[in-house]
Amino acid sequence: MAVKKKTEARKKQIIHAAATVFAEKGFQDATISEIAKKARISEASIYEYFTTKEGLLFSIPAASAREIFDLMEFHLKLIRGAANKLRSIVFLFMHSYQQHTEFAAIIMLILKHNKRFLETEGHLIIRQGIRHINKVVEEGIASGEFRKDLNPYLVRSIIIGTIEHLVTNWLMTGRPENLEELVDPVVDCIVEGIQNRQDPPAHWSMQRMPVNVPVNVPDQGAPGA
Amino acid sequence: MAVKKKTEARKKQIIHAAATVFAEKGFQDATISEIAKKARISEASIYEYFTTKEGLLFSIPAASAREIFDLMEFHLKLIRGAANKLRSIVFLFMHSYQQHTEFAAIIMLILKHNKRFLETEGHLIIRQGIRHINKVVEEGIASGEFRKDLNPYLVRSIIIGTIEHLVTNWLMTGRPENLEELVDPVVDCIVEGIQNRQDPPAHWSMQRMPVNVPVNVPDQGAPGA
Amino acid sequence: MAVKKKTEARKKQIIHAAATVFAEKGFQDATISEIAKKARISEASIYEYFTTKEGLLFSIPAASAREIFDLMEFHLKLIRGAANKLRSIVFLFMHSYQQHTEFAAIIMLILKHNKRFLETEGHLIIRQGIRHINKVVEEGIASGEFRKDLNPYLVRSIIIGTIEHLVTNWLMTGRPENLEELVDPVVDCIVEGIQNRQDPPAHWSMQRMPVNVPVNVPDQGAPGA
Amino acid sequence: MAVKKKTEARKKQIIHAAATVFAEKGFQDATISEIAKKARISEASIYEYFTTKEGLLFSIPAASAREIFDLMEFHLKLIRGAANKLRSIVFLFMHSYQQHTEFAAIIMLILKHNKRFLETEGHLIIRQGIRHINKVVEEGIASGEFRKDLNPYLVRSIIIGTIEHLVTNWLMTGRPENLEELVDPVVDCIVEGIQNRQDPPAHWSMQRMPVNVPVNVPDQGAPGA
DNA sequence: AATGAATGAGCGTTCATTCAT
DNA sequence: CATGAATGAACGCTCATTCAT
Repeated sequence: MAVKKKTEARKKQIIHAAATVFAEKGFQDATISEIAKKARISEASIYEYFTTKEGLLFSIPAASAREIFDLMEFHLKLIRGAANKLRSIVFLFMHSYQQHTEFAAIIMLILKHNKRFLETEGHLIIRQGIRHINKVVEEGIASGEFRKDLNPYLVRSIIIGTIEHLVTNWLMTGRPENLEELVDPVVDCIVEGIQNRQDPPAHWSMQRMPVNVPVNVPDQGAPGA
Repeated sequence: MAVKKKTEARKKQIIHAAATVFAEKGFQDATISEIAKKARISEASIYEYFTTKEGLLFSIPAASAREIFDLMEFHLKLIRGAANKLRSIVFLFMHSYQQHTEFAAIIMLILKHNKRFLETEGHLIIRQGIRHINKVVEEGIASGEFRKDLNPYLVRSIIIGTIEHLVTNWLMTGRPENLEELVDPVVDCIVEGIQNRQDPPAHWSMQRMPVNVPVNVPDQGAPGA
Repeated sequence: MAVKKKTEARKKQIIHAAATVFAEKGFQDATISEIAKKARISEASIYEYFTTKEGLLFSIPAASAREIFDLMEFHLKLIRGAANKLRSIVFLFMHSYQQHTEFAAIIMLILKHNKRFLETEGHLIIRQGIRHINKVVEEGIASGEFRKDLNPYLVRSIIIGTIEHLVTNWLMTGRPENLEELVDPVVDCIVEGIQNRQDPPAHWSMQRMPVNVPVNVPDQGAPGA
Repeated sequence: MAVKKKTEARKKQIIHAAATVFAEKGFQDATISEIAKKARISEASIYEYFTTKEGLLFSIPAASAREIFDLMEFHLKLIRGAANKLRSIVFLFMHSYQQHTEFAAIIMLILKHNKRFLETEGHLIIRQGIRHINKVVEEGIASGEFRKDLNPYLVRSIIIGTIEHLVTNWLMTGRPENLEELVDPVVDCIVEGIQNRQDPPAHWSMQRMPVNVPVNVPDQGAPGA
């Protein structure tokens, strides 16, 4: 037990250092040497605990993700109403990413685009966490709170896509300073839509997009030339 | 002139080869050697036209982006109604990304996370293109088609975030096969919202999220234990 | 005593594992880690019994070599005639190498080319064993069975060289399957020579090689051009 | 042409340096760094001409081997009589190995035990060169100069084995100083055999070795205990 | 304009060996 | 006696980039 604890402590120590370095430099520009230095350990020792540099990277999100989603699960039990639950979920995402900046940077700027990460335990945890959104949407549809004709997968995509976009922008530009202030307007917008229900002008009736019909382009080269 | 044309042709030839290789391998795993081979040119010659590997990467999206946004601008003139314009924009994004897979992969999987790209001409073009969405939203608000209290920046974030998420997923997993079939449900959802207006149960009235109030966590370890 | 026995047992256990691994992988590609695993012991424990990886390697052949040469000595006492003894020696070498493949591989493919091995106890034992050949040759010369003008050292070199060559080939290519079937033809050849005594054509009288006379080469590049 | 010449010159320069270092240190202890330094070239440049360290090693013997065997072929045309030709072959081997010490060391101490070398052009050349011995033996058998019942493969093994043994010993111990002085006694011995034809004592008639009959060992553990 | 040739700079990974416990 | 844990010390190999021609 004591031995296992020590090993776990060492792993955490390395993961912490690695998270800092990866978040700051990205995967390629981070070096094992720098991670080792930051963890006050030898480079060789890192390889006692992780098989490769990429393996180390993949080990980083698991702990944070589990923590965040456990928290999410806990809160969802206390809340009534699908819309309220959605708001809570969006809040917790934004809140957590803001709190765990390194975690956010590693997920948004490094791991999200790595196909090998898809087959990782860390990704599994995240997938399971995201499934909460589907459940809540389905719950809202069942209860009549949400429209019957919704596709939960698409709603989830809108929510996750929006969150990821805002968090990525925040990581890249530093704006807005406080992510949490986006929660309410974003959730309002998604829940209520952007359409003005008071006064829908009839002649602007919605048109559907034709699928598989080629887009007519006036003259490809002209406008930019 | 003739000289300049030849230079431009050479550049296009290199950019085309680079786009293919970068899209397939990513930035780090792509090599100048492979790009040179694909462009049937020497490695050294690439440096006659581009200063660095990253400079070459940054040069790739400009042309495609300009083409896409020119097309978008052209179409928007023909359409009446902000919602219809939004639908058209989403359609054109999805359609274009699907048509220009390499462009999509380079934007979504490589450039989106590169801070230095932010100060690039390619990024400027993209930014300008995305501004169409803002304009349309503002137009919709002004005309009364959209709610008065909308934040155009957030609406844009929802739309762009959703598109990027769906396109990225498509690039990473190959699903869904046809991105265009997502356009209508996504736009419907964003325009009309997910809330069921027929029968809103009163006791589930929407709650707002408190900002800057720490989330109370009962016991960090408890839920998962 | 009991302690010493246990120590000896441990040593044998390690040597056995090491022999297997060294024979299979060669010296460089064998790792202490793999030897330790095969010996069901920790890596550190190996260093309780052997000072270095090379020291462990050098400890391997002693036991087998002693066994083989004891057997050889025993058999030689029972045989009369130098030629018969030589045949017996060659047989025992081939037989033993075939039986102890690992020993053969370690001697032929690893140790034979290691200068430091020359000053080792294992090499001493082998040298002593090989001396049997010298003795038998000298005995044959003294008894008149062999030609008076033989250089025992050279005869020994021919015999050992031939054996080593055949065994090495066998280890490298797997052919011939059975080394022992080479014994008779090889010994016959060495004892009786390759010359046909029935009908030696006079005009092909043997010429001796000039020593220290440069070889005249017509034109280095010519023959192959 | 001029370009190809330069490339070939560079290759030779690297091969020369590599030969020196490999011969002195062995394969594993030789470093690309040291070879590069000795060739007055950068480490990276070595990889412009050779794909791997082992590839470089394998490239070393080809040139020397071709040179030696071309010379051998040339000389063999001038000599009459199989025995004389054999003597010439043995002489040329010993002479060449003595002249090209590095070549000898690389062949005898490094390459001879590398299975991957078997599939190399260098090994092909050596195999072809060694085939001369077979031809000469077959020629001798056909002409009646050698015994009809000889197995050319075994005779070749005796000759090559003896040469390799003597050269290896010479490389390892430095003795004898002059390899060429071994040529005559060795060839005499192999051609004429070691048996004394004047006075063969009848009661020491040659015995054949039983094949596949287990060797009776008095008591395995006793002698060495 | 085009490129063959050359290289500087760097990094992940391995493993024999040590030593405190 | 046994070993878990830690690491020092290397090294092969890659590749973007430069420059003389």
